[in-house]
Amino acid sequence: MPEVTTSNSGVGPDSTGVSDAGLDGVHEAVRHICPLNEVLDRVSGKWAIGVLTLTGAEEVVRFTEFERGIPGISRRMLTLTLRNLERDGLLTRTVYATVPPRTEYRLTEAAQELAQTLSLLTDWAKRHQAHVQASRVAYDETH
Amino acid sequence: MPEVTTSNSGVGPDSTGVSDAGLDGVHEAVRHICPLNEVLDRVSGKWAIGVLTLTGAEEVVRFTEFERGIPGISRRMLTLTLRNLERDGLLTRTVYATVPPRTEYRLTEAAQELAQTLSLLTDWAKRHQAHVQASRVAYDETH
DNA sequence: CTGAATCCGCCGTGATACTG
DNA sequence: CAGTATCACGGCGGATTCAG
Repeated sequence: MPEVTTSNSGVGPDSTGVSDAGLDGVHEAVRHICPLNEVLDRVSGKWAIGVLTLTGAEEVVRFTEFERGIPGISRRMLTLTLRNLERDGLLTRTVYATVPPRTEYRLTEAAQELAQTLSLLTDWAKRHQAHVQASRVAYDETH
Repeated sequence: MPEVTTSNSGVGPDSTGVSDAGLDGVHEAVRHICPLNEVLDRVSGKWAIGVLTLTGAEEVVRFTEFERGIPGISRRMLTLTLRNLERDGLLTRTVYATVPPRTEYRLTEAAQELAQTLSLLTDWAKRHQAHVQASRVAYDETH
C-alpha cells in the first residue's frame, strides 16, 4: 500500500470505485471530523491489542514470546500485526544477526501513551460489561 | 445471533473449529485479560464511531439526520450499526407511531461515558497522527 | 528461530429494489 | 419516513508449506 488509502485496515472496500471520485471527498471529511477512526483502524483486528498490552507489560518482547503469550494467534497474523504496528511507528523492531536469529520488539513512546489511554477504555469496559451483556440478552429475547 | 458467539464482530471465525475445544478456553482467557477487545468489537466498523459522536453532539437524532450527518453511509449499514448499538445498550430507540413514522435515537448513560473516553483517544490521535503518517511514509519507502 | 508465500473460506460492506 | 430483502464483491483471517 504505497499510496493514500493506507488507513482503513477494516473490512470495507473504501468507496467501491463507484461513480465519481466525489465520495472520497466526503469520506475524507468524515475522517477529518473523527480521527478516532484512524486509531481504531490501527488497533482493530483481533490481535493488535494483545500485542500492545503484552509489550506494554514486558517492555521487551521476542517473537516466540508473543506466540506463547497470545494463545490462538497464528504465525502469519502475528507477523502481519507486528508489521502494521511497526509501520505505524508504534513498535520498534530490532533484529540481531545471530544464530539462531533473534528479534526484539518494544513500544515507542507514542504507543506507550496509547496504551495508557486504552487502559481507560478497559476501565469503561469493566464497569459496563455487565450492563452490556444484560442488554444483549434482553434484546435477543425480545427480537 | 441468538447464542453465545455474540461478541467478535470482527472477521475471524473465532477458533476455526480446529482440533479440540481447548482453544475456546484460552481464547476466553485472552478476553478476560483484555476486555478492551469487547469494547473495540462494539465500536469497530466504519460507522459506529460516527453514530456515537453524532448522537453525543446532538442529544437526539432521527434516522434521516444520521443519513445526512454521516456522508457515504448506506441505509443498510446505518440500520445495522444502529441495531448493534441498541442491542449493546448504548443507544435507545424510540418509535412514534405517527404518519409519517418517526424514530428517535439517544445515547444511554453508559454510552455517554464511553464517548468521553473515546474523546481521549481522539486526542491521542490528533497528537500523534503526524508521527504515524511520517512513520508510514518512511516504512513504505524502505520496504 | 523468524519469518515469507500460497490457497481458501467467511463475513462485513455496498447496490438495488421493495414495504408499511 | 424508516426501514427490510436479496445479491454480489472484496479483503481479512487461518492453515499450511517453504526459506534464511
